[in-house]
Amino acid sequence: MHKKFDSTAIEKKWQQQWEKDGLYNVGKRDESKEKEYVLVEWPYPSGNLHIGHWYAFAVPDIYVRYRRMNGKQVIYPMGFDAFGLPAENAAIKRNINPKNWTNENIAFMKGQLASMGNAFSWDKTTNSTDPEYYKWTQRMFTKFFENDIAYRGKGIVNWCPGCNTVIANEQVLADGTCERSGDIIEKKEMPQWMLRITKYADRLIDDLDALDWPEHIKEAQRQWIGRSRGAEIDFTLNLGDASSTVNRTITVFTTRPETLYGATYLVLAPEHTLVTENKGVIKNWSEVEEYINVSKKKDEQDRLDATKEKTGVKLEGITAINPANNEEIPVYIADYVLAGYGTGAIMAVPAHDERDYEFAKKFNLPIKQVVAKHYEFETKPGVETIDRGEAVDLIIEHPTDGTFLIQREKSEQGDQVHLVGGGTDGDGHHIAIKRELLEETGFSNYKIISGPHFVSTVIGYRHTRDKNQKTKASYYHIKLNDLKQVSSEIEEGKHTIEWVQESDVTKLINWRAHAEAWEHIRTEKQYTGTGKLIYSGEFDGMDSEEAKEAIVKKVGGRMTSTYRLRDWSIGRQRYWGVPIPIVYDPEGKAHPVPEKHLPWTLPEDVDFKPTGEAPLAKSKVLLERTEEIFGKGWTPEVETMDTFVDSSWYFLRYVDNKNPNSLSSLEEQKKWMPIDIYFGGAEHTTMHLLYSRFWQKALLDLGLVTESEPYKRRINRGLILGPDGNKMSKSKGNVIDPDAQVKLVGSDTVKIYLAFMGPYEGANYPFDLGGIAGVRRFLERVYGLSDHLAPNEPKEVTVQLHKTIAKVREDIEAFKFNTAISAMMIYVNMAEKTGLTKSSYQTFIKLLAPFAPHLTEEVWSLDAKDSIHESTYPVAEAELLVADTVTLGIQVNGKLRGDITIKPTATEEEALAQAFAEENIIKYASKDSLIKVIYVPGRILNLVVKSE
RNA sequence: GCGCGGGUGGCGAAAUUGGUAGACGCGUUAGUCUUAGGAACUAAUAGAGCAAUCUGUGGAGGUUCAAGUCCUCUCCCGCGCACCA
Repeated sequence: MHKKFDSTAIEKKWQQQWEKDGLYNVGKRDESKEKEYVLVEWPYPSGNLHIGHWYAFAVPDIYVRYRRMNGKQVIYPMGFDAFGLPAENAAIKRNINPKNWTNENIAFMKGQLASMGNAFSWDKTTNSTDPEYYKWTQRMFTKFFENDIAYRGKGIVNWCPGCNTVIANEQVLADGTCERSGDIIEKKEMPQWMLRITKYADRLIDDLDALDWPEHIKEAQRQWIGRSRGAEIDFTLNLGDASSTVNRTITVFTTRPETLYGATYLVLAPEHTLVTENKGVIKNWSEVEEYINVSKKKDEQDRLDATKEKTGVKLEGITAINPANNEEIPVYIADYVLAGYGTGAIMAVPAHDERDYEFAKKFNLPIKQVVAKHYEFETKPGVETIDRGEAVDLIIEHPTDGTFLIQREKSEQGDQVHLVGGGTDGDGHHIAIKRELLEETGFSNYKIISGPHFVSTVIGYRHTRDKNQKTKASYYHIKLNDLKQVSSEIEEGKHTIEWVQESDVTKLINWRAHAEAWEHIRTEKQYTGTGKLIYSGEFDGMDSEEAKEAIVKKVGGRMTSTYRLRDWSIGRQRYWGVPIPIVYDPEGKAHPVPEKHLPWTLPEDVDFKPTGEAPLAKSKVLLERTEEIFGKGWTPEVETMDTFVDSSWYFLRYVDNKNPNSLSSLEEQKKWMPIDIYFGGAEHTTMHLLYSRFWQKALLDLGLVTESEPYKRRINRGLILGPDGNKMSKSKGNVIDPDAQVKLVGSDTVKIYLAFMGPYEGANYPFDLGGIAGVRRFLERVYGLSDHLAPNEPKEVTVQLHKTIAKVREDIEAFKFNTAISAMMIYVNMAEKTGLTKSSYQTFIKLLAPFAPHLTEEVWSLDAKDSIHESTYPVAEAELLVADTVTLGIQVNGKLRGDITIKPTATEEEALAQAFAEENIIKYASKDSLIKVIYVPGRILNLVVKSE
């Protein structure tokens, strides 16, 4: 019997040995090898490594070791993202300095990380709280300040009452709560340190295309940045007689400038500066002021609720001129227009926008349709023109009894609808059209419906104006048998329409577009699609896409883009972070702290209990230092930086972590960057991953980096859930402690188990205690295989080994560690039964080495002096992969009826002959009844026979 | 509402990309052995049926000799965005 597999002793022994040998230190770049930069997100040193850290670090380590054994020089660094609130809060609780707490945790976590046995490049480590690190964080900030990437902005910020600090937009969750504390975010107006990430919005979107990232992550970033292409259009304001000479303009942003003729009012965000600026002109100021105050008080969640009813107030005394048609239109303020997006003002086109429509309904504002859905009509010559001298929008005609015309007419009271002509059906009812269709087209409110059994005709129309501005209308009739059916065909653009009447066509709008024109008035819908312009002066008949630029040009607007993304607010009113290296002169002007005074260290004479005021404001040390260096009356900035700043460049420092002269030299970056694979969690998609891409681009513009994108490839892992399938949490009592598991079954087992649960990308998996025992059993059998060594082994076992090698290689490269492990289990099950040679055993051990580094090193060491991890990964022998025989499935009429063992190269005749030797096949098929034979060598033989 | 992913045994999941559905592991059942353990080993394990066989990859259609895989419609679940003009 072999000796017991004592994982604890083996793992400890090799971890110490590896550390002693510095086995995984990368040292200098070895140009004889290809480099590979594998990055995992550096952890926050919370003081306890959880199973998620294992999943994040130990599973990628399989890949790292695999690549090392394939001759790559792999850098796999690890460091600590150690600034931030948890340390500060813990320190407050214990009444100690966060620095001590953090350093103790780092020391403890280094021990825990060592127990993983990962091939970390510890010689390249960093720590964001190290002054030698944050000196460079500060240097980059001052560079950004000098280049107008960092600025002191004013505006509305997200205030987290739980964290007592401002947070960035990305750090507010969809439900309006703080991603860290869960508190509801409040809006506050205060000056803020910002980074101009919006300036990079286009590059952040456009450069995504070239990245080898999962499409859903790229899409999430695109959506987060939220680029909208549209136009800015200026409206002239009419501020009344008193100030008629000081007319001002207001700029709106719209993605649909082609609907300008349909803009029947303007809406400004309540916060819009123009409102207060024109206080004197606004006749109902008290009402307006009241509305502004109420909307200020509404919290974010309330305001985001799209389902609630629209509110707003008209600005009495102010009107605007629609630059397209010079119509005078009213101006409103309403909180459905956001101050922070676009220009904070919109032109409202109720006929073509849902929100504007709702608002218009509520405030009784005119709704003007200017875009109609368009269908191509085929015309026939020689059809007579009916001229009624008026515009007729829709005709509904009974096939036998006559025609109904429905006409829209402008009048003092607004648009009116008339029934112009008509006929009756056999029962004397007015119009014959299917009830469903009438409902569909919005005419159901007319009392013109007879029975539901009729079939009718639908007509297109056109109208033109003659020299005397009299409208000429022409009607087009379509004979249809089944309206319902045809109407859907029209929608798909398939239907050819037979004209029975025709005239000189200058504009053609189909019935359905006009049905919709009325529908939006009569029902609760409006048309938000594209089509042809109508009631738009010289642009009538123009395609809406084409009309965008044409109309913008006419009114002197500008095509532009606007973004959902906001500038990154990085100032934090907390203690444990990088001090913002800014000082203010006696006039209050901001100056960067010169490089020679960096690191601008974090003072320790501070009561850092959060009060909402920055703790550094109370530091005498900081103030004295400032005055000493810069002079009396100078004051320091007292805010610290968002910790996402620290993690925006850590990967650059890794590759040149001891450089005292540069954040990371271009030489070292050229050697190691970009990151070939970045493994991480989904939660960083629109935070860290976006920030660091921006940071990289900002540095690129300053000549400080070599790459425009830091991460070539991104792999997002899932979550490890508790055994009950829920997210692990102390309150649910379903937390798995990795240290305890390691003690019980060993680090190799925990690692393989995590890799075995499913593909690494994407999914979440529950931790199954039974499952991990199964993996331990597997490793024990591997260890015990030494009892099955034999001088010779059956060829099939050798073949299996090489198949396994090929499979494992393929799977590791696809991050499907689960099937790689499964393949190795199959091999072990087989070899255990048949026995194997020592050489095969050693090959297998190498194959397993990235997965079970300790166990394999132990087995290897019995015969070798060098580490197994410095050996070469097995390569499958191609000739062994070609099978002598295969099992071929035999189907009869597509149903499996048996299988035969045959050469993969067998001919169809050979396969058939052997198939018909099978009893079960003869039962279902005979040579006489064969109609067709499908033979895919090595795959399938399908016999198609006459059915009885 | 818009945009991405997904639905396969009791569970985690496989399936050579159109070719024998459920590999591997867990769990379960029966048995063997023992120093009675968080054992190990042997066998079975999609469902129904004594069986031959039939049915089965969310549902309904379709294409094909052949569909988990392709097409059309539909239901459900997860994630991101959402009064963004």
